[in-house]
Amino acid sequence: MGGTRTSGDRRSPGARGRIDKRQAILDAAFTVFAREGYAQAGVDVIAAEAGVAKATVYNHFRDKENLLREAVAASADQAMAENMAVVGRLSTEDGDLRARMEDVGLRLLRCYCDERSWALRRLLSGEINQFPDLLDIVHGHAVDRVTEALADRMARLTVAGALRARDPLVAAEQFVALLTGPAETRSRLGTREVPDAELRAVARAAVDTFLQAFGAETTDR
Amino acid sequence: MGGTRTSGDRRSPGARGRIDKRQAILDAAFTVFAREGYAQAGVDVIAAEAGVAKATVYNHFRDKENLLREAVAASADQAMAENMAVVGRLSTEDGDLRARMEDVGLRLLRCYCDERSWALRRLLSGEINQFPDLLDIVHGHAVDRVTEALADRMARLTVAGALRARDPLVAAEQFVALLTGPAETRSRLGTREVPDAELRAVARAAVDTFLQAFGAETTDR
DNA sequence: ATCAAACTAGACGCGTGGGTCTAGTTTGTC
DNA sequence: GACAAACTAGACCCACGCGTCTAGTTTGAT
Repeated sequence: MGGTRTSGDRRSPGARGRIDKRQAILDAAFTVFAREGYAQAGVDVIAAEAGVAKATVYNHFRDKENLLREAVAASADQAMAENMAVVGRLSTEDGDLRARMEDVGLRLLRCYCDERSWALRRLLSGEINQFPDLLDIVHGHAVDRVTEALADRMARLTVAGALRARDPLVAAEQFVALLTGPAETRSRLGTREVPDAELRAVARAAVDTFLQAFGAETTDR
Repeated sequence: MGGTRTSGDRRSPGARGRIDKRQAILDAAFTVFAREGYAQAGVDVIAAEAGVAKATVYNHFRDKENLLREAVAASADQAMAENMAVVGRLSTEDGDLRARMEDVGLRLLRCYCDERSWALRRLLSGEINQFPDLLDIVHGHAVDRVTEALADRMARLTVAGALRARDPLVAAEQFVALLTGPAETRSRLGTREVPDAELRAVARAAVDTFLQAFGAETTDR
Protein backbone atom coordinates (compact mmCIF):
# COMPACT_ATOMS: atom_id res chain seq x y z
CA MET A 1 0.00 0.00 0.00
CA GLY A 2 2.44 2.65 1.07
CA GLY A 3 4.26 3.05 -2.23
CA THR A 4 5.24 0.80 -5.05
CA ARG A 5 6.66 -2.03 -2.99
CA THR A 6 4.60 -5.13 -3.50
CA SER A 7 4.50 -5.87 0.23
CA GLY A 8 6.68 -7.14 3.01
CA ASP A 9 7.89 -4.59 5.53
CA ARG A 10 4.52 -3.14 6.45
CA ARG A 11 4.42 -4.96 9.79
CA SER A 12 2.51 -2.68 12.09
CA PRO A 13 4.35 -1.68 15.28
CA GLY A 14 2.69 -4.05 17.68
CA ALA A 15 2.46 -7.15 15.56
CA ARG A 16 5.47 -9.38 15.61
CA GLY A 17 4.45 -12.32 13.47
CA ARG A 18 6.37 -14.31 10.89
CA ILE A 19 6.19 -12.66 7.50
CA ASP A 20 5.27 -15.71 5.43
CA LYS A 21 2.30 -16.44 7.66
CA ARG A 22 1.21 -12.85 7.29
CA GLN A 23 1.29 -13.13 3.52
CA ALA A 24 -0.61 -16.40 3.56
CA ILE A 25 -3.30 -14.77 5.68
CA LEU A 26 -3.55 -11.81 3.32
CA ASP A 27 -3.95 -14.09 0.31
CA ALA A 28 -6.52 -16.25 2.01
CA ALA A 29 -8.39 -13.21 3.28
CA PHE A 30 -8.66 -11.72 -0.18
CA THR A 31 -9.82 -15.02 -1.63
CA VAL A 32 -12.50 -15.57 0.99
CA PHE A 33 -13.64 -11.96 1.14
CA ALA A 34 -13.97 -11.92 -2.64
CA ARG A 35 -15.80 -15.22 -2.72
CA GLU A 36 -18.27 -14.66 0.13
CA GLY A 37 -18.34 -10.92 0.74
CA TYR A 38 -17.12 -9.14 3.85
CA ALA A 39 -20.05 -9.84 6.13
CA GLN A 40 -20.47 -13.47 5.13
CA ALA A 41 -16.79 -14.29 5.31
CA GLY A 42 -15.80 -15.95 8.57
CA VAL A 43 -12.44 -15.35 10.15
CA ASP A 44 -12.39 -19.07 10.97
CA VAL A 45 -12.65 -19.83 7.27
CA ILE A 46 -9.90 -17.39 6.38
CA ALA A 47 -7.64 -18.90 9.01
CA ALA A 48 -8.35 -22.40 7.76
CA GLU A 49 -7.70 -21.40 4.16
CA ALA A 50 -4.39 -19.86 5.22
CA GLY A 51 -3.46 -22.99 7.18
CA VAL A 52 -3.22 -20.98 10.37
CA ALA A 53 -4.96 -20.75 13.74
CA LYS A 54 -7.56 -18.06 14.20
CA ALA A 55 -5.57 -16.45 17.01
CA THR A 56 -2.67 -15.96 14.60
CA VAL A 57 -4.89 -13.89 12.35
CA TYR A 58 -5.65 -11.57 15.27
CA ASN A 59 -1.97 -11.54 16.11
CA HIS A 60 -1.16 -9.96 12.76
CA PHE A 61 -4.26 -7.84 12.18
CA ARG A 62 -6.18 -5.85 14.73
CA ASP A 63 -9.62 -6.98 13.61
CA LYS A 64 -11.66 -8.10 10.62
CA GLU A 65 -12.01 -4.59 9.20
CA ASN A 66 -8.29 -3.99 9.27
CA LEU A 67 -7.72 -7.33 7.63
CA LEU A 68 -10.03 -6.39 4.78
CA ARG A 69 -8.26 -3.09 4.20
CA GLU A 70 -4.81 -4.64 4.14
CA ALA A 71 -5.90 -7.50 1.90
CA VAL A 72 -7.50 -5.12 -0.59
CA ALA A 73 -4.50 -2.81 -0.52
CA ALA A 74 -2.10 -5.65 -1.24
CA SER A 75 -4.22 -6.94 -4.08
CA ALA A 76 -4.64 -3.48 -5.58
CA ASP A 77 -0.90 -2.88 -5.44
CA GLN A 78 -0.27 -6.10 -7.30
CA ALA A 79 -2.88 -5.35 -9.94
CA MET A 80 -1.49 -1.87 -10.52
CA ALA A 81 2.04 -3.19 -10.94
CA GLU A 82 0.87 -5.52 -13.70
CA ASN A 83 -1.03 -2.76 -15.47
CA MET A 84 1.88 -0.33 -15.30
CA ALA A 85 4.22 -2.91 -16.75
CA VAL A 86 1.93 -3.22 -19.77
CA VAL A 87 1.58 0.53 -20.28
CA GLY A 88 5.36 0.81 -20.21
CA ARG A 89 5.46 -1.22 -23.42
CA LEU A 90 3.81 1.61 -25.36
CA SER A 91 7.07 3.39 -26.06
CA THR A 92 7.68 6.11 -28.64
CA GLU A 93 9.98 3.93 -30.70
CA ASP A 94 9.43 3.32 -34.38
CA GLY A 95 7.40 0.45 -35.75
CA ASP A 96 3.78 -0.12 -36.64
CA LEU A 97 1.76 1.94 -34.16
CA ARG A 98 -1.43 0.01 -34.79
CA ALA A 99 0.22 -3.30 -34.06
CA ARG A 100 1.80 -1.96 -30.89
CA MET A 101 -1.47 -0.51 -29.67
CA GLU A 102 -3.29 -3.75 -30.34
CA ASP A 103 -0.63 -5.57 -28.38
CA VAL A 104 -0.93 -3.20 -25.45
CA GLY A 105 -4.72 -3.31 -25.65
CA LEU A 106 -4.76 -7.09 -25.56
CA ARG A 107 -2.40 -7.21 -22.60
CA LEU A 108 -4.44 -4.64 -20.73
CA LEU A 109 -7.53 -6.70 -21.40
CA ARG A 110 -5.83 -9.79 -20.02
CA CYS A 111 -5.02 -7.89 -16.84
CA TYR A 112 -8.53 -6.53 -16.67
CA CYS A 113 -10.13 -9.93 -17.17
CA ASP A 114 -7.90 -11.70 -14.69
CA GLU A 115 -9.91 -13.51 -12.06
CA ARG A 116 -8.29 -11.68 -9.16
CA SER A 117 -8.80 -8.38 -10.91
CA TRP A 118 -12.52 -9.04 -11.26
CA ALA A 119 -12.71 -10.22 -7.70
CA LEU A 120 -11.13 -6.99 -6.52
CA ARG A 121 -13.57 -4.83 -8.45
CA ARG A 122 -16.56 -6.81 -7.27
CA LEU A 123 -15.42 -6.69 -3.68
CA LEU A 124 -14.78 -2.96 -3.92
CA SER A 125 -18.18 -2.28 -5.45
CA GLY A 126 -20.02 -4.31 -2.88
CA GLU A 127 -18.37 -2.96 0.23
CA ILE A 128 -17.84 0.64 -0.82
CA ASN A 129 -20.77 1.89 1.22
CA GLN A 130 -19.48 0.27 4.38
CA PHE A 131 -15.82 1.16 3.75
CA PRO A 132 -15.57 4.31 1.66
CA ASP A 133 -11.82 4.54 2.25
CA LEU A 134 -11.30 1.41 0.15
CA LEU A 135 -11.92 3.62 -2.83
CA ASP A 136 -8.98 5.86 -2.00
CA ILE A 137 -6.75 2.84 -1.49
CA VAL A 138 -7.60 1.32 -4.86
CA HIS A 139 -8.38 4.22 -7.15
CA GLY A 140 -5.75 6.61 -5.81
CA HIS A 141 -3.10 3.97 -6.25
CA ALA A 142 -4.26 2.01 -9.26
CA VAL A 143 -6.85 3.13 -11.79
CA ASP A 144 -5.99 6.80 -12.03
CA ARG A 145 -2.26 6.16 -12.09
CA VAL A 146 -2.59 3.76 -14.99
CA THR A 147 -4.77 6.12 -17.02
CA GLU A 148 -2.37 8.97 -16.40
CA ALA A 149 0.63 6.89 -17.40
CA LEU A 150 -1.20 6.03 -20.58
CA ALA A 151 -1.94 9.71 -21.14
CA ASP A 152 1.77 10.46 -20.80
CA ARG A 153 2.58 7.96 -23.52
CA MET A 154 -0.06 9.39 -25.79
CA ALA A 155 1.25 12.90 -25.29
CA ARG A 156 4.69 11.71 -26.33
CA LEU A 157 3.25 10.00 -29.38
CA THR A 158 1.39 13.17 -30.30
CA VAL A 159 4.53 15.28 -30.06
CA ALA A 160 6.32 12.69 -32.17
CA GLY A 161 3.63 13.07 -34.83
CA ALA A 162 2.32 9.54 -34.61
CA LEU A 163 -0.95 10.64 -33.01
CA ARG A 164 -3.09 13.74 -32.75
CA ALA A 165 -4.57 13.71 -29.28
CA ARG A 166 -5.59 17.25 -28.43
CA ASP A 167 -6.30 16.20 -24.86
CA PRO A 168 -4.16 13.14 -24.03
CA LEU A 169 -6.02 12.45 -20.79
CA VAL A 170 -9.35 12.20 -22.59
CA ALA A 171 -7.75 10.05 -25.26
CA ALA A 172 -6.34 7.69 -22.66
CA GLU A 173 -9.65 7.60 -20.81
CA GLN A 174 -11.50 6.72 -23.99
CA PHE A 175 -8.98 4.10 -25.03
CA VAL A 176 -9.39 2.38 -21.69
CA ALA A 177 -13.16 2.70 -21.98
CA LEU A 178 -13.18 1.12 -25.44
CA LEU A 179 -11.32 -1.85 -23.98
CA THR A 180 -12.98 -2.31 -20.62
CA GLY A 181 -16.54 -1.53 -21.59
CA PRO A 182 -16.95 -4.34 -24.09
CA ALA A 183 -14.89 -6.63 -21.87
CA GLU A 184 -17.29 -6.02 -19.03
CA THR A 185 -20.41 -6.99 -20.95
CA ARG A 186 -18.64 -9.86 -22.66
CA SER A 187 -17.40 -11.43 -19.43
CA ARG A 188 -20.65 -10.73 -17.58
CA LEU A 189 -19.03 -9.00 -14.64
CA GLY A 190 -16.27 -11.58 -14.58
CA THR A 191 -18.48 -14.62 -14.24
CA ARG A 192 -17.79 -15.83 -17.76
CA GLU A 193 -14.38 -16.84 -19.07
CA VAL A 194 -13.69 -14.80 -22.20
CA PRO A 195 -11.65 -16.73 -24.78
CA ASP A 196 -8.46 -15.09 -25.92
CA ALA A 197 -9.68 -14.79 -29.50
CA GLU A 198 -12.59 -12.67 -28.32
CA LEU A 199 -10.26 -10.44 -26.33
CA ARG A 200 -8.16 -10.00 -29.46
CA ALA A 201 -11.25 -8.97 -31.41
CA VAL A 202 -12.22 -6.45 -28.74
CA ALA A 203 -8.70 -5.00 -28.75
CA ARG A 204 -8.69 -4.74 -32.55
CA ALA A 205 -12.07 -3.03 -32.62
CA ALA A 206 -10.98 -0.62 -29.90
CA VAL A 207 -7.77 0.30 -31.73
CA ASP A 208 -9.69 0.69 -34.99
CA THR A 209 -12.07 3.21 -33.49
CA PHE A 210 -9.36 4.92 -31.51
CA LEU A 211 -7.10 5.44 -34.51
CA GLN A 212 -9.96 6.75 -36.64
CA ALA A 213 -10.41 9.43 -34.03
CA PHE A 214 -6.85 10.09 -32.95
CA GLY A 215 -4.62 8.60 -35.65
CA ALA A 216 -2.20 10.87 -37.53
CA GLU A 217 -2.39 9.12 -40.88
CA THR A 218 -5.79 9.79 -42.46
CA THR A 219 -6.94 6.21 -42.49
CA ASP A 220 -9.42 6.30 -45.35
CA ARG A 221 -12.21 3.68 -45.37
CA MET B 1 -39.51 -8.92 -14.05
CA GLY B 2 -41.77 -11.12 -16.15
CA GLY B 3 -42.08 -8.80 -19.12
CA THR B 4 -42.16 -5.07 -19.59
CA ARG B 5 -44.75 -4.28 -16.93
CA THR B 6 -43.28 -2.17 -14.22
CA SER B 7 -44.82 -4.28 -11.49
CA GLY B 8 -48.17 -5.03 -9.90
CA ASP B 9 -49.67 -8.39 -10.67
CA ARG B 10 -46.71 -10.53 -9.75
CA ARG B 11 -48.27 -11.62 -6.47
CA SER B 12 -47.02 -15.12 -5.95
CA PRO B 13 -49.75 -17.76 -5.46
CA GLY B 14 -49.57 -18.03 -1.68
CA ALA B 15 -49.09 -14.40 -0.75
CA ARG B 16 -52.27 -12.41 -0.30
CA GLY B 17 -51.07 -9.03 0.88
CA ARG B 18 -52.14 -5.52 -0.05
CA ILE B 19 -50.32 -4.32 -3.12
CA ASP B 20 -49.22 -0.91 -1.86
CA LYS B 21 -47.56 -2.48 1.18
CA ARG B 22 -45.80 -4.89 -1.11
CA GLN B 23 -44.40 -2.06 -3.18
CA ALA B 24 -43.30 -0.14 -0.11
CA ILE B 25 -41.45 -3.21 1.10
CA LEU B 26 -39.76 -3.68 -2.26
CA ASP B 27 -38.59 -0.06 -2.30
CA ALA B 28 -37.34 -0.19 1.26
CA ALA B 29 -35.64 -3.52 0.65
CA PHE B 30 -33.74 -2.18 -2.33
CA THR B 31 -32.68 0.90 -0.43
CA VAL B 32 -31.44 -1.01 2.59
CA PHE B 33 -29.82 -3.82 0.62
CA ALA B 34 -28.02 -1.26 -1.51
CA ARG B 35 -26.91 0.75 1.48
CA GLU B 36 -25.74 -2.05 3.76
CA GLY B 37 -25.26 -5.08 1.55
CA TYR B 38 -27.28 -8.28 1.65
CA ALA B 39 -25.71 -9.92 4.67
CA GLN B 40 -25.56 -6.77 6.79
CA ALA B 41 -29.08 -5.67 5.97
CA GLY B 42 -31.57 -6.62 8.65
CA VAL B 43 -35.13 -7.55 7.82
CA ASP B 44 -36.17 -5.54 10.88
CA VAL B 45 -34.60 -2.46 9.34
CA ILE B 46 -36.28 -3.04 6.00
CA ALA B 47 -39.64 -3.44 7.70
CA ALA B 48 -39.12 -0.26 9.70
CA GLU B 49 -38.08 1.68 6.60
CA ALA B 50 -41.18 0.46 4.82
CA GLY B 51 -43.37 1.41 7.79
CA VAL B 52 -44.50 -2.17 8.18
CA ALA B 53 -44.27 -4.97 10.71
CA LYS B 54 -41.63 -7.61 10.16
CA ALA B 55 -44.25 -10.35 9.90
CA THR B 56 -45.81 -8.51 6.96
CA VAL B 57 -42.55 -8.79 5.08
CA TYR B 58 -42.61 -12.54 5.51
CA ASN B 59 -46.26 -12.51 4.49
CA HIS B 60 -45.34 -11.14 1.08
CA PHE B 61 -41.96 -12.75 0.52
CA ARG B 62 -40.89 -16.23 1.43
CA ASP B 63 -37.55 -15.25 2.92
CA LYS B 64 -34.72 -12.75 2.75
CA GLU B 65 -33.23 -14.28 -0.40
CA ASN B 66 -36.50 -14.09 -2.28
CA LEU B 67 -36.96 -10.52 -1.15
CA LEU B 68 -33.56 -9.60 -2.57
CA ARG B 69 -34.33 -11.17 -5.91
CA GLU B 70 -37.68 -9.44 -6.26
CA ALA B 71 -36.30 -6.09 -5.16
CA VAL B 72 -33.46 -6.29 -7.65
CA ALA B 73 -35.77 -7.41 -10.42
CA ALA B 74 -38.15 -4.51 -9.82
CA SER B 75 -35.31 -2.02 -9.75
CA ALA B 76 -33.74 -3.43 -12.89
CA ASP B 77 -37.06 -3.27 -14.72
CA GLN B 78 -37.46 0.37 -13.83
CA ALA B 79 -33.91 1.23 -14.87
CA MET B 80 -34.32 -0.54 -18.20
CA ALA B 81 -37.56 1.30 -18.93
CA GLU B 82 -35.82 4.64 -18.47
CA ASN B 83 -32.94 3.61 -20.69
CA MET B 84 -35.19 2.33 -23.43
CA ALA B 85 -37.17 5.54 -23.44
CA VAL B 86 -33.96 7.46 -24.08
CA VAL B 87 -32.80 5.16 -26.86
CA GLY B 88 -36.16 5.59 -28.51
CA ARG B 89 -35.34 9.24 -29.05
CA LEU B 90 -32.60 8.35 -31.53
CA SER B 91 -34.95 8.18 -34.47
CA THR B 92 -34.03 8.18 -38.14
CA GLU B 93 -35.61 11.54 -38.77
CA ASP B 94 -33.78 14.43 -40.33
CA GLY B 95 -31.90 17.04 -38.33
CA ASP B 96 -28.39 17.42 -36.98
CA LEU B 97 -27.21 13.91 -36.14
CA ARG B 98 -24.41 15.12 -33.92
CA ALA B 99 -26.76 17.21 -31.82
CA ARG B 100 -29.21 14.34 -31.49
CA MET B 101 -26.49 11.91 -30.48
CA GLU B 102 -25.15 14.32 -27.89
CA ASP B 103 -28.64 14.67 -26.51
CA VAL B 104 -29.13 10.92 -26.31
CA GLY B 105 -25.65 10.50 -24.85
CA LEU B 106 -26.32 13.03 -22.14
CA ARG B 107 -29.63 11.47 -21.24
CA LEU B 108 -28.09 8.01 -21.11
CA LEU B 109 -25.40 9.37 -18.84
CA ARG B 110 -28.02 10.84 -16.53
CA CYS B 111 -29.69 7.45 -16.30
CA TYR B 112 -26.35 5.76 -15.75
CA CYS B 113 -25.30 8.19 -13.02
CA ASP B 114 -28.61 8.09 -11.22
CA GLU B 115 -28.17 7.13 -7.60
CA ARG B 116 -30.47 4.13 -7.81
CA SER B 117 -28.72 2.97 -10.94
CA TRP B 118 -25.35 3.03 -9.21
CA ALA B 119 -26.82 1.32 -6.20
CA LEU B 120 -28.15 -1.46 -8.39
CA ARG B 121 -24.80 -2.06 -10.07
CA ARG B 122 -22.91 -2.02 -6.78
CA LEU B 123 -25.37 -4.43 -5.21
CA LEU B 124 -25.20 -6.73 -8.18
CA SER B 125 -21.41 -6.74 -8.22
CA GLY B 126 -21.13 -7.43 -4.55
CA GLU B 127 -23.63 -10.26 -4.30
CA ILE B 128 -23.06 -11.94 -7.64
CA ASN B 129 -21.03 -14.75 -6.13
CA GLN B 130 -23.74 -15.60 -3.64
CA PHE B 131 -26.61 -15.14 -6.11
CA PRO B 132 -25.46 -15.80 -9.66
CA ASP B 133 -29.02 -15.72 -10.96
CA LEU B 134 -29.20 -11.99 -10.23
CA LEU B 135 -27.04 -11.55 -13.30
CA ASP B 136 -29.63 -13.17 -15.54
CA ILE B 137 -32.37 -11.04 -14.03
CA VAL B 138 -30.52 -7.78 -14.62
CA HIS B 139 -28.40 -8.33 -17.70
CA GLY B 140 -30.86 -10.45 -19.62
CA HIS B 141 -33.56 -7.88 -19.09
CA ALA B 142 -31.67 -4.62 -19.03
CA VAL B 143 -28.13 -4.07 -20.27
CA ASP B 144 -28.18 -6.29 -23.33
CA ARG B 145 -31.62 -5.16 -24.40
CA VAL B 146 -30.58 -1.53 -24.31
CA THR B 147 -27.42 -2.11 -26.30
CA GLU B 148 -29.32 -4.10 -28.87
CA ALA B 149 -31.99 -1.45 -29.19
CA LEU B 150 -29.22 1.06 -29.77
CA ALA B 151 -27.69 -1.24 -32.37
CA ASP B 152 -31.03 -1.35 -34.16
CA ARG B 153 -31.13 2.42 -34.35
CA MET B 154 -27.60 2.56 -35.67
CA ALA B 155 -28.36 0.00 -38.33
CA ARG B 156 -31.27 2.15 -39.47
CA LEU B 157 -29.05 5.22 -39.53
CA THR B 158 -26.45 3.34 -41.56
CA VAL B 159 -29.02 2.26 -44.12
CA ALA B 160 -30.24 5.84 -44.29
CA GLY B 161 -26.70 6.97 -45.08
CA ALA B 162 -26.23 9.04 -41.94
CA LEU B 163 -23.70 6.61 -40.47
CA ARG B 164 -21.35 3.89 -41.60
CA ALA B 165 -21.40 1.22 -38.93
CA ARG B 166 -20.18 -1.98 -40.48
CA ASP B 167 -21.14 -3.89 -37.36
CA PRO B 168 -23.93 -1.99 -35.58
CA LEU B 169 -23.66 -4.09 -32.44
CA VAL B 170 -19.99 -3.24 -32.01
CA ALA B 171 -20.75 0.40 -32.74
CA ALA B 172 -23.46 0.47 -30.10
CA GLU B 173 -21.24 -1.35 -27.64
CA GLN B 174 -18.46 1.16 -28.16
CA PHE B 175 -20.77 4.15 -27.95
CA VAL B 176 -22.03 2.94 -24.61
CA ALA B 177 -18.47 2.27 -23.50
CA LEU B 178 -17.35 5.78 -24.46
CA LEU B 179 -20.11 7.14 -22.25
CA THR B 180 -20.04 4.84 -19.26
CA GLY B 181 -16.30 4.34 -18.97
CA PRO B 182 -15.43 7.98 -18.33
CA ALA B 183 -18.57 8.36 -16.22
CA GLU B 184 -17.43 5.53 -14.03
CA THR B 185 -14.03 7.00 -13.24
CA ARG B 186 -15.45 10.51 -12.93
CA SER B 187 -18.12 9.54 -10.42
CA ARG B 188 -15.81 7.19 -8.51
CA LEU B 189 -18.15 4.22 -8.64
CA GLY B 190 -21.10 6.44 -7.90
CA THR B 191 -19.79 7.93 -4.68
CA ARG B 192 -19.22 11.36 -6.21
CA GLU B 193 -21.93 13.57 -7.64
CA VAL B 194 -20.94 14.48 -11.19
CA PRO B 195 -22.07 17.97 -12.19
CA ASP B 196 -24.22 18.18 -15.28
CA ALA B 197 -21.64 20.26 -17.13
CA GLU B 198 -19.12 17.46 -16.76
CA LEU B 199 -21.63 14.93 -18.07
CA ARG B 200 -22.20 17.17 -21.06
CA ALA B 201 -18.46 17.29 -21.71
CA VAL B 202 -18.22 13.50 -21.51
CA ALA B 203 -21.13 13.12 -23.92
CA ARG B 204 -19.58 15.60 -26.35
CA ALA B 205 -16.20 13.87 -26.26
CA ALA B 206 -17.85 10.48 -26.77
CA VAL B 207 -19.86 11.67 -29.76
CA ASP B 208 -16.76 13.36 -31.22
CA THR B 209 -14.78 10.14 -31.12
CA PHE B 210 -17.71 8.05 -32.23
CA LEU B 211 -18.47 10.17 -35.29
CA GLN B 212 -14.83 10.27 -36.32
CA ALA B 213 -14.98 6.50 -36.46
CA PHE B 214 -18.51 5.91 -37.71
CA GLY B 215 -19.72 9.22 -39.16
CA ALA B 216 -20.74 9.37 -42.81
CA GLU B 217 -19.57 12.90 -43.52
CA THR B 218 -15.78 13.03 -43.49
CA THR B 219 -15.45 15.38 -40.56
CA ASP B 220 -12.10 16.94 -41.30
CA ARG B 221 -10.23 18.30 -38.25
C1' DA C 1 -73.13 -5.80 11.52
C1' DT C 2 -70.26 -9.66 10.52
C1' DC C 3 -66.51 -12.32 9.16
C1' DA C 4 -62.08 -13.37 7.32
C1' DA C 5 -57.89 -11.89 5.74
C1' DA C 6 -54.21 -8.68 6.45
C1' DC C 7 -51.66 -6.22 9.68
C1' DT C 8 -49.17 -4.81 14.19
C1' DA C 9 -46.08 -5.08 18.24
C1' DG C 10 -43.32 -7.75 20.56
C1' DA C 11 -41.29 -11.80 22.41
C1' DC C 12 -38.61 -15.91 21.51
C1' DG C 13 -35.63 -19.99 19.84
C1' DC C 14 -31.66 -20.82 17.73
C1' DG C 15 -27.76 -20.77 14.82
C1' DT C 16 -23.77 -18.09 13.59
C1' DG C 17 -19.69 -15.62 14.05
C1' DG C 18 -16.36 -11.90 16.11
C1' DG C 19 -13.05 -11.60 19.42
C1' DT C 20 -10.78 -13.43 23.81
C1' DC C 21 -8.54 -16.66 26.66
C1' DT C 22 -5.96 -20.81 28.16
C1' DA C 23 -2.73 -24.38 27.99
C1' DG C 24 0.47 -26.49 25.57
C1' DT C 25 3.88 -26.79 21.29
C1' DT C 26 7.08 -25.14 17.84
C1' DT C 27 10.73 -22.04 16.24
C1' DG C 28 14.60 -18.87 16.13
C1' DT C 29 18.46 -16.93 18.78
C1' DC C 30 22.39 -16.66 21.90
C1' DG D 1 20.30 -26.21 26.42
C1' DA D 2 17.67 -22.02 27.67
C1' DC D 3 14.63 -18.42 26.87
C1' DA D 4 11.14 -15.76 24.57
C1' DA D 5 8.24 -14.93 20.94
C1' DA D 6 5.14 -16.99 17.70
C1' DC D 7 1.97 -20.48 16.89
C1' DT D 8 -1.90 -24.15 17.60
C1' DA D 9 -6.32 -26.25 18.97
C1' DG D 10 -10.19 -25.54 21.15
C1' DA D 11 -13.32 -23.75 24.39
C1' DC D 12 -15.81 -19.78 25.57
C1' DC D 13 -18.70 -15.31 25.93
C1' DC D 14 -21.73 -12.43 23.81
C1' DA D 15 -24.15 -9.77 20.41
C1' DC D 16 -26.84 -10.03 16.42
C1' DG D 17 -30.30 -11.40 13.24
C1' DC D 18 -33.43 -14.78 10.68
C1' DG D 19 -37.63 -16.71 10.96
C1' DT D 20 -41.69 -18.09 13.94
C1' DC D 21 -45.37 -17.45 16.96
C1' DT D 22 -49.01 -15.27 19.74
C1' DA D 23 -52.51 -12.13 20.84
C1' DG D 24 -54.84 -8.34 19.61
C1' DT D 25 -56.28 -4.61 15.92
C1' DT D 26 -57.51 -2.75 11.40
C1' DT D 27 -59.48 -3.20 6.86
C1' DG D 28 -62.53 -4.55 3.06
C1' DA D 29 -66.34 -7.05 1.24
C1' DT D 30 -71.07 -8.70 1.65
